[in-house]
Amino acid sequence: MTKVAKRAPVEITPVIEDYLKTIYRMAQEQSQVKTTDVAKRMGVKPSSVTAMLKTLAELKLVEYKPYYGVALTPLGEQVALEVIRHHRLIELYLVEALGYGWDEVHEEAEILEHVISEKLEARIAEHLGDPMLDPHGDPIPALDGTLPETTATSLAEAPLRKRVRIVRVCDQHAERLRYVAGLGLVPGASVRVLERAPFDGPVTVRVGKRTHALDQRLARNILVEEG
Amino acid sequence: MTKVAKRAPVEITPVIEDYLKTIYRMAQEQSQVKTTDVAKRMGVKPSSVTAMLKTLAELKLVEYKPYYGVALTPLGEQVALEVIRHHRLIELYLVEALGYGWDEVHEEAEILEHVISEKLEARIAEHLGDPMLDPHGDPIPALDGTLPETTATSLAEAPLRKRVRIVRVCDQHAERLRYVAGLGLVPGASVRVLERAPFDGPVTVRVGKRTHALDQRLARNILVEEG
DNA sequence: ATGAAAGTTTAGACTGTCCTAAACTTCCAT
DNA sequence: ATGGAAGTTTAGGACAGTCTAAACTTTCAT
Repeated sequence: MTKVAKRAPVEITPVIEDYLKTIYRMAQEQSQVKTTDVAKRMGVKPSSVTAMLKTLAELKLVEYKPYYGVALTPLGEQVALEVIRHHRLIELYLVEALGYGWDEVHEEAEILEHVISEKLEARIAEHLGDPMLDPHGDPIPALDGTLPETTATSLAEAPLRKRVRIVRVCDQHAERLRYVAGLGLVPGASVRVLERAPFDGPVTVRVGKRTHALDQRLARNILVEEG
Repeated sequence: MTKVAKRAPVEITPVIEDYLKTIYRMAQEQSQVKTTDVAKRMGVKPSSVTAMLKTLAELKLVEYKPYYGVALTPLGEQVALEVIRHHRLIELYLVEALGYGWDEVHEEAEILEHVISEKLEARIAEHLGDPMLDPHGDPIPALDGTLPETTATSLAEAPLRKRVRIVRVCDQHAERLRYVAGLGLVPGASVRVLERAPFDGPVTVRVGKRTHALDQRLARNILVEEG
């Protein structure tokens, strides 16, 4: 009787999904994704990240070079985008169907994204009419993993004095979201950048009849388009 | 500076919730809940159950007497009822808001019940108008842990030839649910028991213009009331 | 009332994810 | 070019939840 090599069933756990999501997002912001960066974002120790990166590499979800950094494989990217699709669909659903505020949805989506079935995902997408954007203006990956194009610049770069339209607010922090919403800075709002202080100083914007000074780091996360 | 005794954070995990739910349901059907019974229902080995019962006892969620059996404490029962409330609210929500069939909701609810926040639970209940019954007619525990009274008997005991109304179908098996729905045996339907074969034999029921013979074990799970 | 069968618990091991502490590698300023 | 700081990996351990195998307890039929 030949001994059959027992194939490890190797599941993609919620934790793995979170790592992939984090790596995906960081890869968009920086060229190299390092162990410590991931550790900071995930709220775990670097040694835990190293261990997980080895696991992910074995699963062919990432390319991992010790001491250099990590990058998603196409497979890893696909998984990351599926999770992000879940997350953003859920956020939008909670707002549209259950009366959540845009500042309340992130935590809930962070958990649900890992556990909804394909069927529930499909029903939610259908109920929402296959939307392209979540409540923050973040694009929702399509089923095939493609992301809608975005040609937006941020308030930190937008041309001065020109009327622009907010298309996206990249932030997950509930209080900060409530703050910027309080200033009228929500997707769809029309604004003008009046002034930008030097040395990465505050950005002054006009919203309706009010003027507000925004920290540069915040301004960088508010994306606008012409119009 | 006084040293504060580090309180074990002892979380109630999804697995713990499943054990409590199982023990709760079994305690309703039998006087004693034994290790092996729990093991069968949960699909784990008896030794795993023993280990978990010890944990649950330490958490004051159950009263556990080795070799005798286990029973929920009031605290354990409260937790079980909260999970059951989640489960049934979710089942109803999926049917009402997202077009699920009553045979499709169980698996999804089985997972979601452990992860929805109090806030989401409240929004769902509100959206449904604080319902008393899920799609199978199972009562939904109230927020305070009280269960609506049920004075139903089953088709296995209902008086012969008398018109009765189905109020509840206690089954989680998707295919069986589709089968009984196909026979017209859904909550609200009006039926008559025509005959009951001896020795726990089949129960013959009249539904509309059709007559069906039901296995006694199935009949026991279809609850009816006068009318 | 006793011994085998059935049921239960204990002992010890494994997996996934995390940790701390120690060792190692890279980077950069001198 | 070199030595310390910063970053990273390795080693070893913890905990939750599972398993198998062995030991123990209860039950029941004779």
